[in-house]
Amino acid sequence: MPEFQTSPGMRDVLPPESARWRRFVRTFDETVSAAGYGQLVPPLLEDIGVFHRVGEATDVVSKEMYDFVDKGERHVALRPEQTASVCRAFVQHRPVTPWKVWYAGPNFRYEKPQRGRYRQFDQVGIEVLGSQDPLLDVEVIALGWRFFQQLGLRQVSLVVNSLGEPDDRAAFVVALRTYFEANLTRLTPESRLTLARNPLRVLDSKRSEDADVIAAAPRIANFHSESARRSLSAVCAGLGALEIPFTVDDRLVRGLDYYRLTTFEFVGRTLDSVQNALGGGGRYDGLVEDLGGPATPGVGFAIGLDRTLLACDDEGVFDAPEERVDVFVIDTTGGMNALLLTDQLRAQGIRTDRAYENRSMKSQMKAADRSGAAIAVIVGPDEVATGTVVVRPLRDGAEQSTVSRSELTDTLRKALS
RNA sequence: GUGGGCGUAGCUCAGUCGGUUAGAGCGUCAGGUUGUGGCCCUGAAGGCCGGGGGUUCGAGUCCCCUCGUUCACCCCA
Repeated sequence: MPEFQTSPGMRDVLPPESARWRRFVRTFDETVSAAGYGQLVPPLLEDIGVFHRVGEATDVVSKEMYDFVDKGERHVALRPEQTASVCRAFVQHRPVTPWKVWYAGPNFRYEKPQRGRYRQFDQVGIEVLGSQDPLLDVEVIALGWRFFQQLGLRQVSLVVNSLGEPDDRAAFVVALRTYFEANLTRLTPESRLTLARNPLRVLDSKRSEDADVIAAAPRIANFHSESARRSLSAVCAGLGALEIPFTVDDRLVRGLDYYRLTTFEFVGRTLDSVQNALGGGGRYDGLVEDLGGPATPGVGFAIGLDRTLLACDDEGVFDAPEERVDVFVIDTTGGMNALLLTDQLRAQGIRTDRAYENRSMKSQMKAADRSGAAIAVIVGPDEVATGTVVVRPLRDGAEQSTVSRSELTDTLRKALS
């Protein structure tokens, strides 16, 4: 074991997997940019108060934050998610609404790592601030759905719910607490602890022993005010019009406290683990106000990169792209010719690599083969003497040829097309 | 934070009942061919057996601690 390794829950992403990550973000960029979303790049670090507004009762904030006091005595934290940063940025810069942004990057939560869960994990997401149109909720959900389609995923389910207006939600929580407390003995010890912190979250228990109690629990739908009902049915109608399949599950409870009205989750059906949520989001109409801004509605989602890629693995889609050069330069005269030729070809937009340390031709040919290049360009003493190079195809049976240096670029262009 | 599994070469793994110098395949490098890759053959480099302590004449092997990793719980993407 080396003396230094990555910290627990942190890891290096090496090629070719890193190329897949880049393609993932690029695909997301293309999907949402085409819908009028601009990229926001918030800092990794924020005043810890920004995240406290996310919900003191959540584990994410209460025990999983990477926080510390910096040299200027500021209490800061690595972001555990990015929605709060987006809202903070909105309050700070006051852009015109609706403000449609997307983001991609790492978040940090101090948890025990396991499959599909790391302490540093990447998400992509979008947020829209300044509109409470339920058809915007539909647009947001649809963009997530279209993104999964772009990746090639088919085994994804969309689950939708509404947590109601704040008053609805509060009344529901009270009813829920009353109900569960009356049935305490039928709850697992774990769920009893959850109940004390946040009764809503008990609905999210995946323990089979809790299933019966939960099935008979009060339903949020019965607490929906007229406006909440109208909003949910507009969302359902919109999704139906777009022919996006979904189910309404009134036990869907999201992990963060700021949600109200529409919530939704994308679930990977191939992931048999409990951790099968690929992404999710919802409406958070009070968050901007909580952060000191004007009352501003908001809606958005975040998608976890790791789990989504695991789902892609399961379905055999969205493989890591092969990264290869077009041309590999072999120089047996010391390396200066390779230096000049690679620089010249790269300037012409031809992807070019070479070998170093003046190794044997055999060794350099092996490196050329490994590089995946379609063509080797060979320079030895004879070529230097005549001002030529050898162009040797590596992938098909074509004959090699000798060309003058001035014709090299054209010859390669023709051969590569 | 809690519990279980696993830590031997760059990677995947053997290693018998505790026994002397720790192995294989793949990969890397070199040679077989002093100007030509893949296939084949030959050779080489590469190990604090995760770390520390203990038991023993003797520990990769047994015991304890620790670190890492993995799976599950909790929670979440």
